[in-house]
Amino acid sequence: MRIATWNINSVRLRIDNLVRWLKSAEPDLLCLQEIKCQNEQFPRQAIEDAGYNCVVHGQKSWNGVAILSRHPIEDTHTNLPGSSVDEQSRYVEAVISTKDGVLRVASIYLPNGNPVDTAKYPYKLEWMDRLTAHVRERLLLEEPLVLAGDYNVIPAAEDVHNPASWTEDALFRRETRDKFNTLLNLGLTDALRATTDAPGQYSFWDYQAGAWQRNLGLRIDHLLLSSQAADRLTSVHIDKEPRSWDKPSDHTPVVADFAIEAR
DNA sequence: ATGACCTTCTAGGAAGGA
Repeated sequence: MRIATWNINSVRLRIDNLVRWLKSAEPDLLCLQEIKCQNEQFPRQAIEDAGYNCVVHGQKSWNGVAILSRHPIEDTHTNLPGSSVDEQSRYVEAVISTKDGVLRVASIYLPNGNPVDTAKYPYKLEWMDRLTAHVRERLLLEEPLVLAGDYNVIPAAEDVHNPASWTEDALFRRETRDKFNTLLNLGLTDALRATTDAPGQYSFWDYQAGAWQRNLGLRIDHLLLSSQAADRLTSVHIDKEPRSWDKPSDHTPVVADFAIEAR
């Protein structure tokens, strides 16, 4: 079972890149973020023609998440529980059947939070609290659970080219990393860090200032695993190739393989 | 180098991103 996450930065603009990558990488499941369209605008036909079912949770103009699956999607769930309904589409969950029971996958687009002196930062922190509360409940199910997405969190200094200049940024602030660690401490495994401690494993490079050419990147796209998923993890890699294509997203896919067979 | 991008919505820039 191959599960990937990719912030596509407009699925309509990049549908050709997306189909090209699906055909070459052959993921069983792909979690997309920043689809930047409403459900009815989603390029469903091109994706179904490539052999994928989809669950889409979009909105006008911004944000939006989706999950593509080669296998039947049994159940879906959108939004996080919380005090108020979230107007921003940032969370969708899907369940598929495997030979050993269900597999649950979420596509997550965690708020950026910048600038930190605006309401955007407390919104990010509150959203992280709601995610943690929801995941705490999901873990009681004792299922293989893969929480894949753009977390907008740089977990550690080795995940950014120049950490000193990021200490006050919403992606790397102490408070942000503390909340990310609280989530991890529920018992989740950061898939990439389960396989390597190498620095510079970036998943995002800004469009500006030749960041890609100079390899000035960030690691902010993560797959966090329940113990039942982590036990079956066989390999993880960041596929940098789509970042080199024409008209790329500023993010590139992170891919994890599991010893789990679809039914 | 006080430089440098990209997308949506909509018709010119504003807003959002990271």
